[in-house]
This record gives sequence, structure tokens and C-alpha cells, in this order.
Amino acid sequence: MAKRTLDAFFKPSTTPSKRPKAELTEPNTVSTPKTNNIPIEDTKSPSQHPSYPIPIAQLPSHIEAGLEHATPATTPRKLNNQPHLDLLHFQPYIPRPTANELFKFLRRELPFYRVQYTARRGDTETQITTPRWTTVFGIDETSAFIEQDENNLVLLDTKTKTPTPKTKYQCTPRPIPACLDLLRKQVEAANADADNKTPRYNFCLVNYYADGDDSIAFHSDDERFLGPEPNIASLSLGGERDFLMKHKPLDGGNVNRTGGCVPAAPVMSRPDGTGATRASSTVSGGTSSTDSPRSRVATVPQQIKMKLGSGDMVVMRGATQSNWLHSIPKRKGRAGEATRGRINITFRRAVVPGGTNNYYHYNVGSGGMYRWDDVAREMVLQNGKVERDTQ
DNA sequence: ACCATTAACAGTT
DNA sequence: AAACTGTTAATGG
Repeated sequence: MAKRTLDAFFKPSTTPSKRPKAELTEPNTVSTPKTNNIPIEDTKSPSQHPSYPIPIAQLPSHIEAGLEHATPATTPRKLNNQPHLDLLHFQPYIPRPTANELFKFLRRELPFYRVQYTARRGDTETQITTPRWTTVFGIDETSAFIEQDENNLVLLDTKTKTPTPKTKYQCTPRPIPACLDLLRKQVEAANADADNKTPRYNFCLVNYYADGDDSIAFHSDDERFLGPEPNIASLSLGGERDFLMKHKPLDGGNVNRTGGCVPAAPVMSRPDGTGATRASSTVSGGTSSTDSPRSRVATVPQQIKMKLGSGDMVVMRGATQSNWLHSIPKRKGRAGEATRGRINITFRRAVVPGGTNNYYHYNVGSGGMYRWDDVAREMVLQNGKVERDTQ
């Protein structure tokens, strides 16, 4: 393993393609194969790092094989037939059986959090418990985890190539573990454009929707810390859930913006300055009879509903985030579908430290860490050990 | 086809 | 943002 130089790392070719991305991407975690009598695939040591509350297992060889040989499982369907809409839907990206195995693996191996935070609404403060389980890994592009000695990742400032000062972040950034980093590389490759340019994600957000009560409200991932026209790949694993999209209101008025994977930090306006993103209404459809005809005009919100099944991947790009809202609504346990548990993994690229702070704040927070308990069949707070937690 | 019940949806807090 | 409330739509007996 010729180890690349720092310089090589920070100047990852501007040459698109060609060189396997593996060369360009952040090294991640240990990879010390033990050569015993056991198949090396099953002896790969877990990803470890001081920022992790627990070691994170590597993918079982059968899942890894499935990912490498059968991905993408289908050619994506393009959805760009509406204003500002530009997305790809792989149905699926990972073959269902493999996706289901991956779902169980990640649910069992990753640390999750039920983040609580306060939101200021005008003059009132409300306590909010995020209605889903979350976790996150990654670092914005102003820093990078570099393999210093063997199996030792240190955080360096991208420009100065010197150790990142503790004061740079209000959180403890964590490198993307090997099991997710493999996915990251493959998803990047699957997104090569006509010029063979691929996105370069540096963040991996994971959501676990345990049942139909877990959800995410309408929002856009359009914070400035993602740069303009962000490319965000969203992978679904496990139970099927509805994914809703609707165009942001067109009319003037309005203020708020929604942000990122949840509450955007401070309010900011869209890159184009119009700054409006709301989850409110608009409507009309005109089905109702009680509605007086005069009261509706314009703003016909086009709404899209799609089922996201295990292994499906949606990639939102271009003007999508600045013009569309999306959500995973609550669902009653009907055909048992919404009760099956679903994991969503999103890959994205943050360009400034504010993004890192925001993501760790809202996806890890400062509360306890939970892990899936296969016997109890639910997330269980990990007591005892722990934990110096972020920040 | 009708009614009763529940889920989805729009609007407010 | 997310919970809550009132209204409409879907469902199923």
C-alpha cells in the first residue's frame, strides 16, 4: 500500500475519472486483514476512531460482494419533467435481498440518537424531539481525516495541512466508517455525468424510521453550507415508505426557510436571494365544493408521491433543492408496510465548517447513544459506558 | 349504495 | 420544525 502523500491527497486530480476514486477519497479506518485460517473477509477489523462511541463493524463479505457485483441494479429513471425538478430514481439501486441484509446490518451496527433541541418561534421556545433516529459521519471540505500512521486517522486543515484546532468545531467530527464509505464510493461512481465527473461526498447522514410514527416534515436541503445546486443521493433500505415532493410556493411573501436535515441554523436566503421555503400550503386542487371559486389562483403546487422501497436510491440535483420541498410523512400501520422500519442514508458535500456543526448538532446532539437490540426489537439506550460526547 | 370509521391532507400553533 | 386541529378522502362492511 504505497501510502499517498498528503499532497497527493489534497490535490486529488482534477482529472475526472480514470484513477479509481479509491485513490482520491479519504482513507477510512483500519483495514488490517488478519491472515489466519479464517476468510479474511470475515476478519476485517472494525472501523475505530476516538470520535466513535463504539467500534463499527465492517460489511460482511456477502453484502460487500452484492454491492460490488450487482450495483447499480437498474438504470435510473429520470424525473425532470417539471420546473426545476432534476432527479434520478434507481428502482432499485441495490438488489432487494442485498438491500435488506444491509438494512439489518446497519441498524444493528450503527450508533443512533434521538436528538432533542429547542426551536425558537418568534418569542416562544419549544422543545422538540426529532421524530426519527439519526446518526452522522463526515467532515466539510475545509478539513479532512488523513491516515497518519497505520490505522490512525487525524483531522487536518485542508489548506494548511496542519492539525485542525479543537476550537474550529463545536462538535466532534467523525470519519465515515468503512461500511458506509464503500457505499459512498459506489454511489459517487454511479452518479458520473456526461463528462464522467462524479460528485464527491464528504457527509453521510443516516435516518432510521422505526415505524409510521417516525417522519420528516417538508423541507429542502438547500443550506448555503452545501453550496449552490447540491447533489444529494438518498438510499432507502428496509420498509417501504411514501416520499412526497412539492414545489415551493411561487408567489412572493414569505420568509422562513427550512434547512438541511432539519432546522437550518440561522435563517438565510436562497442563493438567488428570494429566500423562501415553506412547508405551508397553497393548494387548490379544486376538489372541494365548500370552496368558493374566487379564492384560489395561481400557485398550483405540483405534488409528487413515490414509493421508496428497499434498495431504491433517489438523487436530487441541480435546481431541485432550491425549488422543491420533500418529506416522509407519518403513516398509519396499514398493510404493515409502514411498521417495518426503514433506513435512509444520504450522501452530500458540505463546503464550510458551519455545515459540520449543524449536522452533528441535529443528528448526534448531546444526549445518549442508542443501539438496536435484536431481542427487544427496538433501540436501547446504551448505559454504563460512554462517553465523552461531542463538543 | 350508504354509513361508519380511519387515514390523508391542509392550515394553525 | 413538529404537534395539533379541523376537513376531506378513502375504505370496508
